[in-house]
Amino acid sequence: MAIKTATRQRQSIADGVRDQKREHILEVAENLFFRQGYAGTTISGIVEHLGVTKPYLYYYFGSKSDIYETLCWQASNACLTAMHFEADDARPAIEKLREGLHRFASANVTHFKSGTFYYRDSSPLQPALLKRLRLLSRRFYDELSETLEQARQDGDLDFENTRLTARAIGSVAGFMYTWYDPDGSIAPEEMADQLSHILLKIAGEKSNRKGSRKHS
Amino acid sequence: MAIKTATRQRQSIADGVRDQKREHILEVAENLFFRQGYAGTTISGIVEHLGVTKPYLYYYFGSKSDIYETLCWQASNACLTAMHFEADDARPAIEKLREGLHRFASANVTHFKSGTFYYRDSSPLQPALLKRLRLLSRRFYDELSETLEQARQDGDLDFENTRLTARAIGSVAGFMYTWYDPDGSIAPEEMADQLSHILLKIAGEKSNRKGSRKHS
DNA sequence: CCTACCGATCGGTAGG
DNA sequence: CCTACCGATCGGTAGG
Repeated sequence: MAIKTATRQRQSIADGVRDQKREHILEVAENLFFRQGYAGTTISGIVEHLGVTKPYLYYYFGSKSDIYETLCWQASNACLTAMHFEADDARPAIEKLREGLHRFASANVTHFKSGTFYYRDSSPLQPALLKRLRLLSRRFYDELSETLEQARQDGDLDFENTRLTARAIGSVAGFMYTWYDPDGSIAPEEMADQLSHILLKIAGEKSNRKGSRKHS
Repeated sequence: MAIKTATRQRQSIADGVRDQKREHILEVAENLFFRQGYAGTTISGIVEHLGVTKPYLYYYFGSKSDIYETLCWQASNACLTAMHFEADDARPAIEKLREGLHRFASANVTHFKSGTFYYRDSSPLQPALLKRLRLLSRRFYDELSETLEQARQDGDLDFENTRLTARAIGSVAGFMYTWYDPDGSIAPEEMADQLSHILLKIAGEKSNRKGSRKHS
């Protein structure tokens, strides 16, 4: 039992180091993929920025597309599960919408680089992953549309076309990468707050005068 | 004089044919760039789809990036000049906003493939063109922001953060390429109408009950 | 026999 | 406007 524990600890430490190395590679690759696109980014360029060699990289990842797919899946999964709620969640739709859209906004701010890979360039993704991503995306818009319609029936929202409204909400978050500067004056949390506020507005939120702190 | 006219006519016809060939190349290249990205699209792939050889293509265009830049500039220019009005245009801001946003929506639907190149992958664009595009984009958001604020002062709009509202409007149009299918059930004109309607909603348009034909 | 690498070079393909 | 190519560079892997 003591031996087993010691062995497990050694493995955990080794795995932890391995995970750290992987994380570092992913971090550098993410920046390059975001700035130069998939095909515009070379393995040589990635390892150059890391200060390591190519075999080092290939020890941690099977291929260039493996890195891209890992980043893409992590980010897309975080963003597109934001509108998911337990079946026994009995809160009013408008409350779930507020929480869900804030989670969605936060996830898009946090993963605002890799979160763009799926729609900016999906050609490196293998068919199986693409299928999972399409399912994930469809579910997100289905859950968002359903919550929107429930809240409208409750009289808390005002909009016409549900699918278009859902797409418009997804668009504002998805397009943020073209204008948001994470190193700029607006902190991530503040950005997520402002973003979720405008997403609720697209949904036609009524009587939003509870925390209406005016900005000049 | 007669010779000059005849010569000019011959030149015009030759130029017309040349333009047709160029247009055909641009059309095929646009589809491939849109689907596969810049670096993911090969010159061999383009000429294969065209049924011609590489030297044929290089007779009409100087380089791969030349084709990409031509498409990118045409589309971005069409979309980002939509909010421009003559200095002596004395109409109310809300009227200009309606017309401008409808032009913007239409341009984005028409150029919904090449219109994405600037923000999906700008790395192939040479610095001079990138500078012109950035200027074009800045002017668009400046003009949009100014019109938004004027209309708000007139009491026709309701929104808080001007720059964020302008960015949200641009986002919904710019992200349309991820969900709009031009060969689908929604015709381009109908799409432009629906799109401009939701853009006005983001601006917080009041008393929009003039042409309120309800859709079930 | 493992890990974490290195210098050198593989087969193919890019833009031109 | 085609056939036949080039200098270089790509992603990935060999032996040690």
